[in-house]
Amino acid sequence: MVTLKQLAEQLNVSVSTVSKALHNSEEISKDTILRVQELAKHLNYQPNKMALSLKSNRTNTLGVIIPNVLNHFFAKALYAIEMEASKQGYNIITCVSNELLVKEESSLQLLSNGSVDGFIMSIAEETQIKNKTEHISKLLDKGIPMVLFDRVADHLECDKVIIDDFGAAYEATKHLLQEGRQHIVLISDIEELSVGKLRINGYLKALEEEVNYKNEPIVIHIGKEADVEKIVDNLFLSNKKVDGILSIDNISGVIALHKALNKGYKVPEELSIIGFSDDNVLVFTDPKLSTISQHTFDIGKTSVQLMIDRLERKAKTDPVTKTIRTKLVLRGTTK
Amino acid sequence: MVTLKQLAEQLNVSVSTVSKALHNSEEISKDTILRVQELAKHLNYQPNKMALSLKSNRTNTLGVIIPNVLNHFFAKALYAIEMEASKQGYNIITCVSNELLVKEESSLQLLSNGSVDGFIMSIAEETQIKNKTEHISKLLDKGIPMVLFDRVADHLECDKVIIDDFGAAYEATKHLLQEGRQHIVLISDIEELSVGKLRINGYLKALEEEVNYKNEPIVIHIGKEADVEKIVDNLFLSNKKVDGILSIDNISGVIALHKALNKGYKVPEELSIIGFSDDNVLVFTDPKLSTISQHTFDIGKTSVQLMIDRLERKAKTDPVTKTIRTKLVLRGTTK
DNA sequence: TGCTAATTGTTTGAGCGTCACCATGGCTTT
DNA sequence: AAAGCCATGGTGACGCTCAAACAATTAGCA
Repeated sequence: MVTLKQLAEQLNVSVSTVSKALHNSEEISKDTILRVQELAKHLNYQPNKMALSLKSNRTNTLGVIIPNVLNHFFAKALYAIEMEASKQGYNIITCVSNELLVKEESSLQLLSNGSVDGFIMSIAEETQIKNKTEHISKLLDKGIPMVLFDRVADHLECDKVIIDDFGAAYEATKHLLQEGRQHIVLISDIEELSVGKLRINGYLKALEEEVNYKNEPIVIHIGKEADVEKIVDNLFLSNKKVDGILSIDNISGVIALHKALNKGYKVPEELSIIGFSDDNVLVFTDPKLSTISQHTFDIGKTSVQLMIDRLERKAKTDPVTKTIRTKLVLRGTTK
Repeated sequence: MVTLKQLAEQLNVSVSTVSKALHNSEEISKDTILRVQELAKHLNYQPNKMALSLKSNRTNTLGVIIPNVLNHFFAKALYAIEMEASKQGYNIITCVSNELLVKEESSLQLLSNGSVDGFIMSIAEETQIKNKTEHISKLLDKGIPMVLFDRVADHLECDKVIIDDFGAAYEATKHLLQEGRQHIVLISDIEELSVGKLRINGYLKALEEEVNYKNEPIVIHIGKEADVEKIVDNLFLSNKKVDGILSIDNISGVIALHKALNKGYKVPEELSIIGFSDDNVLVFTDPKLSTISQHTFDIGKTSVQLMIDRLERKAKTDPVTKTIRTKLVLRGTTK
């Protein structure tokens, strides 16, 4: 790596002259500026990032901690975050908590030594279940900026980007009710998560409000280790009348659709299905799955924006919570 | 952030004493060591990463550049890379080239200012098509370590992690031939990539070798903008006799399976399908897709290992190319 | 013409946080 | 008193920036 010192030696001027020349300082003669810049370009000089960061106490790097890259939602969020950050001149250091509290703690710990200017994260499942957030509040106390997205913790005082999980599930359930469905089942493998709980409540609320709905709500929990396909199979066996399915996670809607078709259900005539899946699963289903679109891209982008706003504003401001609009996209699996 | 200086002031000793005490230096009395370490722990002292990096000229950070996180193969590779790197005490800075040459160039450029110790990357599609690799060889010339995985460029002198694309496609085609298939079609949306070309050659070679195979090879190219489903539909319309499909990309195998079932083909009795898909698509198909498993996790892990080997070995050694074994996993779509 | 004052262009030096290296000063040992 | 050992302190360097100091020229004025 070429340094200012080396440039200075070659040009027989001092280091600070070179530094100023590269910044087009008024103090330096045009002639010198030219000579310096020429040599710098010729040797492909790049200011050393570490020295800059040490001096300025800014890294222009964001720590991004997501629970699981293999989950398409988080992959897409990561993509959006990277895009937006890079557009704004920031790099991202990515950590995957793997849904584990310890990994989340260690990632935060390791990066909070000046490696990053702030964190964008979505909370790990274990963290949410155990409801341990001291590792996060400790950083907030230290004044390290943080944006939580999707999976948040209400009591933490920091910026947040969420969707209206309750409202989205409520709206989807309402739609199924409007279709005249009388046996609407909710399937979930995320009931332990903040977002899962909200979505379930939205579903329950919608059913509750519908005076003509005669049956009890049915919520099917899919454990982590469980055989999803078997559970879905059982659903159709034990509950032949099911005529509406709301899947609140990424993939169970697709599985339910496949199984239903396999069992001979006519979709959407006899059975409607709505998923929270992202568009990416669409190529895998026929008819196309109706979904609640989460605008994942916006979630990522907004998270970065909130973070950079906070970093580049000098004055401290109160935490902001942004709610990204969802959209019920009706395709082939609803009437 | 707490600094050595602050500790020193509080303890009324010099900065260097604190530094030594924290490193358990022999020179420092046990008593002092104890006092220093206690306060350090109490104040949660962490050595400033930037200062350390500036001094040591090492960042313990790897730059990872992948073409597309939404592609499950790369998401999984990223996951593996992050896991292994983190286990070895390295962080990763992630950039997504979005298959674009300019983005790839700028990411490399931006991070080669001392931000990372080396790069792990897979080459963007545009880069492979245009066959421009000066931006990469420039870094290699500077001595910046680089590991290429999956999509590589033969003439670049650096470590590489690949699979035997030719052999894998060859083996899969051989299997279809052994089943007695006579109309084996290859579907691909990656014919422009190094790996795509190799896989196509493997397929061609296998057919060529089979004296009893009467028909011409058929390679179906799916353009980027094209409607995959329509193309697959057309395949079945224009070529009703097709009895074997080898999909060499991530998803076309799944689509072909769905379409075939839809058209009434009996799978695997009348038609066998083998994909390069990852396990993740399995939940989306019934019968389960037979696949060539790429051991993506190993690919990522090996890449990190090669990188760290190189970084932590003082002596320069010749570039290494590791070939990760693939495995033909026969499931429900083959006899 | 001779002096100070202003202008210009450049260098010096400090400091960001850390650590390797060398120096110092007090104390014991012979 | 010389030699040796301890525990600690000081310095400089990594690469960069920036305020302040400095030198050299030019302008201003009696």
